Amino acid sequence: MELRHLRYFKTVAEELHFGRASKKLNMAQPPLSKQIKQLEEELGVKLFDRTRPQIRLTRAGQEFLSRIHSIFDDVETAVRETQKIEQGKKGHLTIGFSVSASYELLPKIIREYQLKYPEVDLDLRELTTVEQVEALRKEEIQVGFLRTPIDQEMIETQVLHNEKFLIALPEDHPSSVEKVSVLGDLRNESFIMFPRKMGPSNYDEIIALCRNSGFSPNITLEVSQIQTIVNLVASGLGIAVLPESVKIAQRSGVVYRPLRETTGFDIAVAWRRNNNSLLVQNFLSITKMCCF
Amino acid sequence: MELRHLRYFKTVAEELHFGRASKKLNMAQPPLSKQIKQLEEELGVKLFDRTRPQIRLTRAGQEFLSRIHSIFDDVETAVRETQKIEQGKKGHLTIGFSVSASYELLPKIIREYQLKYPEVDLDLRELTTVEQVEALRKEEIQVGFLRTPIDQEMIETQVLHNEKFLIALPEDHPSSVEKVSVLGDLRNESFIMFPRKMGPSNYDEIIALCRNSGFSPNITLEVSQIQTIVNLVASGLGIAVLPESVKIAQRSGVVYRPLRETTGFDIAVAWRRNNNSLLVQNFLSITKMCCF
DNA sequence: TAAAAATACTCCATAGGTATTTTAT
DNA sequence: ATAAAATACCTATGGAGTATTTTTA
Repeated sequence: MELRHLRYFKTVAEELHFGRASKKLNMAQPPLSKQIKQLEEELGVKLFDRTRPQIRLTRAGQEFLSRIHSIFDDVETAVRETQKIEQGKKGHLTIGFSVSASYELLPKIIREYQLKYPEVDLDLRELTTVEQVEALRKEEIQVGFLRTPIDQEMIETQVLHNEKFLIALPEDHPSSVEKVSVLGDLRNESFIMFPRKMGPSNYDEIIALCRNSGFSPNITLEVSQIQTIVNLVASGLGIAVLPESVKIAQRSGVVYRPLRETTGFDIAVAWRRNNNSLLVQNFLSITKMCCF
Repeated sequence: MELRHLRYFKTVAEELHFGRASKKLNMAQPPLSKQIKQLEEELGVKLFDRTRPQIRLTRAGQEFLSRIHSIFDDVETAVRETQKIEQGKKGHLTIGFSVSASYELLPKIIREYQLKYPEVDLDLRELTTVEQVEALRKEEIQVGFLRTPIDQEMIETQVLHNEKFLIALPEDHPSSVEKVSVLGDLRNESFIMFPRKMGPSNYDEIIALCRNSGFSPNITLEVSQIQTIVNLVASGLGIAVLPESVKIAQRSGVVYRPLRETTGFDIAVAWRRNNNSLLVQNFLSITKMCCF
C-alpha cells in the first residue's frame, strides 16, 4: 500500500464517482479503478458498493475513510515541522553569556530574535568567557557572548561593541571638574564594587587597573544592583568603576568621567566555525542586525 | 512522496547504515540511497549527516522520524479496524424482537453473540411483528425475532422454535386431573393475564382462543411478572394461559396442561434477503447455533 | 438504452538491480 | 587503505493511457 492508494481512495470517496474523481486527480478513469481494486484486494475489503449507478461507501469504506483522514494531516504536519527545523524557524538554542559582556546588548537581541522566531526555545546560560569557549567546543552551547580576543581555531567571533570603563563620582567631588579621571589620583577613595561572583573578569580588571596605578583599592561596599551603586555614589559614600553601558542608569548628583588608564574591552558574539545550521545563522543575523 | 519513502527512511534511521538498512528492506543499497535522496529533495531538508563514517540523523531528521512513527501505526490501525468491520467483528447491529416471540431465546443468543463479538454494539428494540417487517424493509433493523409466517418477498426467515400455549392451574383444580385442558371447560374461571401492552399479539391470541371457544374471558388481574402470575395461580386466585417457555418458572402448587385448542405459533429470526454483510451473517450463525 | 465502472492491451516512467566511483577517516 | 555512500547505467515491473466491454437500473 502506498499513499497514492489512500489519496485515490479519498478522492473517490469524496466524489462518489470514478469519472469525476479521475478528473480531479488529473488521470484517466481506468487506472483509478484499477488502483482502488488493488487497494481493496490488499485490504481484503470491499470499500465501495458498485451495484447502483451512484456508487456508495460500504461501512468498512466509511471506517477506512475516517481513519485515513488524519494521516494526510499528519504527513503534512510532519513535513512542515521538519522544514521549520531545517530553516531554523524551530528548535532549541543554548546561548552562553558573560555578565561582564553585556548589560544591555543581550536583552535587546533576545527580544528581537524571539519576535521573529517565536518557535525556537532559548536556553540562556551565564558563563565566563573561558567556560563559553569550552562549552562551544563541546557543543553544549551554540552561541556565546564573551570578551575577545580568544585563541581558538574552531571558534569564529564577531566584535559587537567596545566597552570602556568609566568612573562614577559624586557631583561635588573635586575630580569632577576634570574631563578625564586619572585612577592614581583616586587611590585614597572608598570604592563601591559589584560582588566578584557577579562578574569576575570585570572585578579582576578593575583591581588590575588599580594595581597598575600603584595601589590596592579600598573596597568599602559590594552591591549587586547598579542603581544602588549609583545612589550610594550620589550620597558621597564612595566612587565606582563601571562599564560604560551602565550610563543608562542616569541620576542627578552623579557624574561619569572616562578613565585615562583603560582601553576598554571588546564584546563579541562567538560560534563554531563549521556550524552551518540555519538556526545559528539566523540568530547571528539578528545579532548583527541589532548592533550595526 | 509515498509510504515507501517513509518506510525506507524509518529503516535507515533505525539502522543508521544504508547497507544494513537495504538488507533489512530486501533491496540493494544504491536504490535505497536514491529514494532517500529523492525524499530529501522533495522535503528540501537534509535528513542524514553523511560527513562521518557512521551516518547520523540531523535535527530535522529526528523530528521527521518522530512524527512519521505514528503514521505507520495509524495506517496499520486503519487497516485492522476496517477489516474487522468487513469481517463482521465490529459494527452496529439493530435487532427487533416481539415480547411474544421470545422469553428465553433472545437473552441466550445475545449472551452467546456478545461473548464471540464483543466489539459489536447491539441495539435491541421491542417491536411487534408488523413493525419489525416494516423496519427490516426500511433497514432500520438488520435482524428481527418475530412470529411467522410473514408475507414479504424481500425478507427471509428461519423458524427457531414452535411455542404452544399452556394452561396454568392450581394443583387442586378439578381440571388438573385431565392430561389436556379444554378451554371451553374453563369459561367461568378468573383469568390472570400479562398486560396487553407487554405483548399485544400474545394477549390478542388468548382472547381470540376464548372467543373461538364461545366466551369472553373474565380477566380479574393483569400482572407483568411471570413469577407473580404463577404465585397467584398457586393461591387459587385464577388460572392463566401462558406460552410454554414460561414453564421454566416452576413452582409447587401449580400444574401446567397443554391446551387442546391451540396449535401454537412459530418464532423465527428474520433478515433482508440480499443482506450479505458478515455482521448479519455472523449473528445468524450464532442464532442458529443456539437453537439447533 | 444510457451512464458508468471494469476489462484488455499498450506504453513508458521509474523503482530497483549491477558495476563503478567518490568520499571520509 | 578501507568501508560506505553516491553515481552511472541498465532492466523490468507496474502505473497510467486508449479502446472496448460489461453492468445495472
